[in-house]
Amino acid sequence: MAMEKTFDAKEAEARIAARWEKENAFAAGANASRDESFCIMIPPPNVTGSLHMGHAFNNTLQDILVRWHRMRGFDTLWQPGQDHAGIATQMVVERELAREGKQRTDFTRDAFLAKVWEWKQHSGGTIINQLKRLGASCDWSRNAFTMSGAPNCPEGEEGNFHDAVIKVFVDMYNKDLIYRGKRLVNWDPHFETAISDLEVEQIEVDGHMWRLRYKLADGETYEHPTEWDEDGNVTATETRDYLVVATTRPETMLGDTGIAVHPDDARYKHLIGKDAILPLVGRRLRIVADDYADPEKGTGAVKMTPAHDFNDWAVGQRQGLLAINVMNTRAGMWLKDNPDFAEGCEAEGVARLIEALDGADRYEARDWIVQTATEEGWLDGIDPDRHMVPHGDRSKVAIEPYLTDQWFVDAEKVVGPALDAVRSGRVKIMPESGEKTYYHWLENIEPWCISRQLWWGHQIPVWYGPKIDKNGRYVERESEKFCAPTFEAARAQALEHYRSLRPNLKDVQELEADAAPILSYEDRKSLAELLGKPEISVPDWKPVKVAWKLNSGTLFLGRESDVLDTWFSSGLWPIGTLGWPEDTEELRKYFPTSVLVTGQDILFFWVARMMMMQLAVVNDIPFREVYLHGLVRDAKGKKMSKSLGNVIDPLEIIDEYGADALRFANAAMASLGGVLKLDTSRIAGYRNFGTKLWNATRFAEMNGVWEGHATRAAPPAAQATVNRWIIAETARVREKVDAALDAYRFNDAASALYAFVWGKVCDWYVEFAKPLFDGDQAAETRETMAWVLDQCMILLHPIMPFVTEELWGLTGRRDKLLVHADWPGYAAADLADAEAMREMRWVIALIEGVRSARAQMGVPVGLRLEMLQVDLDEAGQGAWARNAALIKRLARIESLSEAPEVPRGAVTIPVEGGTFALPLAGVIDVAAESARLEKALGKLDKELGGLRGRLSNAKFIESAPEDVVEETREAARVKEDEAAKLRAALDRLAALG
RNA sequence: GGGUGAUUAGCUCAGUGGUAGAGCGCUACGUUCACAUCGUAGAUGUCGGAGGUUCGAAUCCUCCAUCACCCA
Repeated sequence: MAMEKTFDAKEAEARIAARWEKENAFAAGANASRDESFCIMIPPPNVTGSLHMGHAFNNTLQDILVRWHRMRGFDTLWQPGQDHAGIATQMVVERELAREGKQRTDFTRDAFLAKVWEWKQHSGGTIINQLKRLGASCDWSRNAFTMSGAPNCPEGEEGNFHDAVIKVFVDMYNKDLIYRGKRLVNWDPHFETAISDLEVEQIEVDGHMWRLRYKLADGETYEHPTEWDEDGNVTATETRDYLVVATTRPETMLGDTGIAVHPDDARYKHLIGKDAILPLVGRRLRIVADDYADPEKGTGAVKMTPAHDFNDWAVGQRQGLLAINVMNTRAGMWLKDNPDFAEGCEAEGVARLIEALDGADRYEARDWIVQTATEEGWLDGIDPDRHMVPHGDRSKVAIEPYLTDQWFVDAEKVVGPALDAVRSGRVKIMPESGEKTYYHWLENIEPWCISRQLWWGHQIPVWYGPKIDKNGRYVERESEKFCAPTFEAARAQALEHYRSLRPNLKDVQELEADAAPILSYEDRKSLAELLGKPEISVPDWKPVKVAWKLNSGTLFLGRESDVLDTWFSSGLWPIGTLGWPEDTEELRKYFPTSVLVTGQDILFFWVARMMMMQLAVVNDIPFREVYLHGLVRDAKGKKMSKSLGNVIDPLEIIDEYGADALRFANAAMASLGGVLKLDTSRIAGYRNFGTKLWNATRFAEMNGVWEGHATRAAPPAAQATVNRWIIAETARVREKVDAALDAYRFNDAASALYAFVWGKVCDWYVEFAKPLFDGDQAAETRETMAWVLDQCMILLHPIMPFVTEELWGLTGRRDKLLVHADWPGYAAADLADAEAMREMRWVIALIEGVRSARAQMGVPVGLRLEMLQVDLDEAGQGAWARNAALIKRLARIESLSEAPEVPRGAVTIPVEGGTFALPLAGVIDVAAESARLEKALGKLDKELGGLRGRLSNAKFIESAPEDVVEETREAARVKEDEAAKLRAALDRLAALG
């Protein structure tokens, strides 16, 4: 059966992928022949996601490593899966509901979650199928999901990940590594949840800097500079009874609690500790000294709003300023029933603001405040200002730094082992610069906010009950927390706790999920009865929202409604996917995993957190090595983005060029720390490379190379120099590829293979073999070619799995699929053949010399020339004798005869150890030939100049290593020799003219 | 503002102390029996700038310039 002229990737890829799947080729442990294991955890893609170039790149590298290890007989597992992407998934489902005119809150939590699961089962597999198209050899039967096994999950989603997440939360809570507290978080007012730094994008917007005048309290004043001399000395001042502060967000002023100035700022030194008055409400703002205030910036006085700005929060913590939250969860103003806001303010001002702004959107409030400030004369001025504003990457609205109760991992407590693991070298991060970044971040770590106000996610396993103090008194605004993996366990804790206080508690039950109980006066009375304490009368009692309920002596505990950050669950990815907390065989075999391949952008969000969590939970590192890579960009180095319209869709690339071409391009880009610029012309080039291998194999087939061939590990015992040479070259490239992959230098592996397959096998070996197929050495040449092409397929398979698997199936007798073929172990030293190498180098140089001379002399390509052997040493004569057939064919030489000297009108071809000549009388152009020789000589002389310079330098001889000196001498000798021949040839030409 | 990295052929990039490479592009020629997704031959670089270390620097050090990314 004759092969087609090119590989039809479109047709073949699906067929080959189906074959791999049918044979379970990617199953954990498939093709294992040794004890060592190799395991990669896929960085779980978002379940709502689709394959983009970053995924394609990242997964190509993983697949190369995985296929390489599997072929080498490692017990290999590439664990696939997806994360549940809390906010993104909820958004997708809410969007679908919106099309039917419904919203999330029209459903109960459970009913909504059922809808999410329905969506996940129906549409959540997109990216998995796309990864399969890329050729990713994951063990798909083990596909994991960070929400698997969650309560009420549908059939087919029963995994254990939920158990693992809950167990870790409970363990960490019990070890005091997790707490609930009030801190500033990134708040998305659209989704009304905290979000992570990673979900925040900074967008530069045109805005304003509004300057506001805050009056100094108690008649204080200061001298404000108004004129300066040439040296910058103040020459005139004016007396001011107010400070000017600047802000890009005037609406937050209602939460101001202080003003910061630099401790060394002479203008304000005497004001430190004094107060200013907040306009509108008259709140006193303490003037504090803090380095944060930059005397050079603006007036050097900065208003402090600790509840609405991260920097101000930090200053507030240092200086003991109050944090007053003045916004609701939708970023509207929250003024009514806000005791913190009203505290210390004039009642009149508060009433006016409630009337004007309570519930108003932040931007309306901004306009009102600016307008009012203008009218009342405390607006000092407006400057245009372009600045960065954080935006939610999903919601696209401006993020609020927002003060709420959230759950935090006390990162400082778990950071130590994660730092040590890298410092001690137990975990290696590549490129090394990643380690610096890792240290820097971990050494300055902040508490990690792990709670999200969403429904889709792992609901925090904490139940709230009333807080009773030591004296048996009910504590307002606080709760008792019971953390346990199940309600039953939490109930037992609660029963024990409350019964120790009051034995007459009837029972503890769980409050229904969607209840929002209000603690009424009656409830309070029954609580008092339960506690056996006399009720204290509270005349202005207002109902309070609580998380629990009392009903006829039964206490109903409400469960925390927040869910855990998706990164909290994916932080457990390594152990969670291997079956932890059960002690599974997989866990013992594959953990710690071998290497994590991921983008450097999630070094903090994921890599560092996996380190911290695995070490905190199972006291072991999650992986031994981390390979970090950058963002895939377009050909110009621009970030790919929909708005720029420069997004390259990997699936379109696969359709057009085939998965192998995309994969090879990815490998070729993957230099350690390199920038990843993807250019389609390069992908096309690698598609051509696949075609090249295809056609070499096709050529072999046309010449009967595959007849009777079966896979063999060892090369044939060849006699012909050509065959011995290519075998030695093959061994060399095998070593290069292994060394490159071992060092994660994918680009080196790719370019070594490219240079070998195209530059050695196709350009030379196939050409050399042509004349041999008819001669005495035909049999060994066929055997050698079959072996060499097999090696090409094997060595290329990790990078280009489809075309190589197809070729493998089309040729010879195969016991196994190529995906399970044995990776060669021969070393360059075993198959080294210095003699063959030297001889073929000579042959190639001669052929190139003749070709070059012919081309430059304008000899017609088809014309076969006579060649003269003017002088030739013994090695050269042997080389000619052994390779005459192929030299004549490739250099288009009709015959060779000896001549005592280069005749008139002949072109000189110098080679190592001799000189050849092409008599071109009548054809030769003397001027052209001497130009050609001059040029060659010029180049040689330049090189010789450097070599001679070094050799005549005594210090070089003295200080340089011996082999370098020897190499230089040898190079000089060879070049001197060649230069001499060129000069002789030039002299003859001169004599001619 | 702080941190990290980059600057090498027209373009995209390799190159960790021995005198510069690849792919693409470009030019000329070519229907040679694997391949025009090809072949053969060819042109193209004071390796961002300035100093320093060294027998020797694209490579190590210092400063400067420009750019990118990360964190504020």
